[in-house]
Amino acid sequence: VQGVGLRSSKVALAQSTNQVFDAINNIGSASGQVVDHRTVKKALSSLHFGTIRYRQNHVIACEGEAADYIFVVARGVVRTCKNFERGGRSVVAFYLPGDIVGWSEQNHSLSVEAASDAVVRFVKRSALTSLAVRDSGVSGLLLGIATSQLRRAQEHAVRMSMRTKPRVASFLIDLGRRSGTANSVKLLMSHQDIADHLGLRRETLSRRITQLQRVGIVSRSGTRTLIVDYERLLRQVNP
Amino acid sequence: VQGVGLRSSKVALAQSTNQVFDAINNIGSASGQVVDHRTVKKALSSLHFGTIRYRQNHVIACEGEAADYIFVVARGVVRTCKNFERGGRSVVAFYLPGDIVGWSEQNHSLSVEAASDAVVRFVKRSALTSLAVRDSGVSGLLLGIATSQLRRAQEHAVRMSMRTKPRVASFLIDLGRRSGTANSVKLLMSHQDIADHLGLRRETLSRRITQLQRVGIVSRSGTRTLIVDYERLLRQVNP
DNA sequence: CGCTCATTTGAGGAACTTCAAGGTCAGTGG
DNA sequence: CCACTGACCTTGAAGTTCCTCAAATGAGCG
Repeated sequence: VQGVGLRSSKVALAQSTNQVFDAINNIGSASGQVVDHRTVKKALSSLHFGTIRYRQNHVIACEGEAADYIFVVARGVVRTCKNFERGGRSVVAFYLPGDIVGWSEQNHSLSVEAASDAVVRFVKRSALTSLAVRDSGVSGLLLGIATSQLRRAQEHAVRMSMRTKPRVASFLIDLGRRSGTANSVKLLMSHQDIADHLGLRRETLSRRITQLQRVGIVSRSGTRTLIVDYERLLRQVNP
Repeated sequence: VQGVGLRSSKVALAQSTNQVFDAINNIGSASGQVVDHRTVKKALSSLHFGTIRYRQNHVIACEGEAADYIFVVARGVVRTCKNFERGGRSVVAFYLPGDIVGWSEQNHSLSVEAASDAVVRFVKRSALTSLAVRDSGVSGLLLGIATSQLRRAQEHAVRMSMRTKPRVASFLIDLGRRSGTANSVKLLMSHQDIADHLGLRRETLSRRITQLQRVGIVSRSGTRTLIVDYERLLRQVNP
């Protein structure tokens, strides 16, 4: 199994600190919290970072195990999953580069897995929490992350109450926005992962995309990349 | 319209402070944050509280308006909703006495409404955020709330990917747990609200409850109260 | 090429919704 | 006390959506 034997280096430290800070910057201000950039940056640089590369479908953290670390996605896509006894699976969320995974659970209620080949940096939770007690900037930053992810989870809950057509459309729009490419959406994860995320069968997902293609709202550009008519796609969500 | 003309009193202040503190206590510690009770209690007591009574279905805060206040449910049930153009509606979450509503959005992305007759206390957001910057205990407390609600939202997302039978069962279990009554669940909100929360029609909800009744997993005790066989109900969730 | 894995397509059945009535309960006024 | 009303819940029958199962096609790789 990959991911055993955590390394940490000066280089990784510096890069990670910047990345975490940058990633969190928007989020932090979105929460309405005032965040002192310098303070937070300085505080974070005192944390120990490590970096691990994972291959697709490898497990980063198991459901049920103590969550001693939180993760920052550096490259690729990470998913959190709930696995059922009878073989089913629900993908709760996807995390793109810059996103923070695993804050919300002090012992993981979900497994954390690589949805594609991925590079993940990690921070010791205890270091972060003790830092947060002393520094309200760090604390506000964590609050910003949690708030942002809460909003995302609520939006997803709304999405899940839609019919499959608007459900898929809404997902594509969201993925495009998060990737920063509204007009061409690259599916960074397998259909199976997306289907499990949207609570439908991969056949149904495929059919809905094909359907969008037939009416000209999306067209294919190579494997796993869709050129989308953003306006018309948006209209599929609120028909 | 009710809810205009905010009152605040010494009595309400004292009660609210205790209630908020008590409500938050578990949550705060669940986040892994160390929370200094005395500090937080003292900090909260410096906030201005007000209390309003709402009748069922009245709007507490509109979708889109600035969220200058956050709310603490004192009595009854509060719901957050997303309303669609074409008349549809999605109930994102229910909040019971002790729960905090409206932290996550600095301008409400959801409308906040009374799902039953309800009493709501409110806190000025700006007071809370400025307090949080100075006091990491308050900050950790808010983080605890956000974390707890994030977990709840994620659980609900998982629930929404289930079939209707386990979906309803899971909801009943959750409601029972939150009410502190595992073996008798009182439906504190209308079937319509529950159906909109679970993304199904009220007819389907009714049929699923009837179905549970026929096999003896639940039985009715007066209007809106169900006596449940907790173990068997749990088995419906992971069949 | 030959292999494997991911995606697509079709046909049939189950699950859920829709439409249309009927039933229950609390409050209200005769 | 009883009938009346309005809000809410329940039930049945028909229609649609989505799933299941089975098989074909396409993409990546040694």
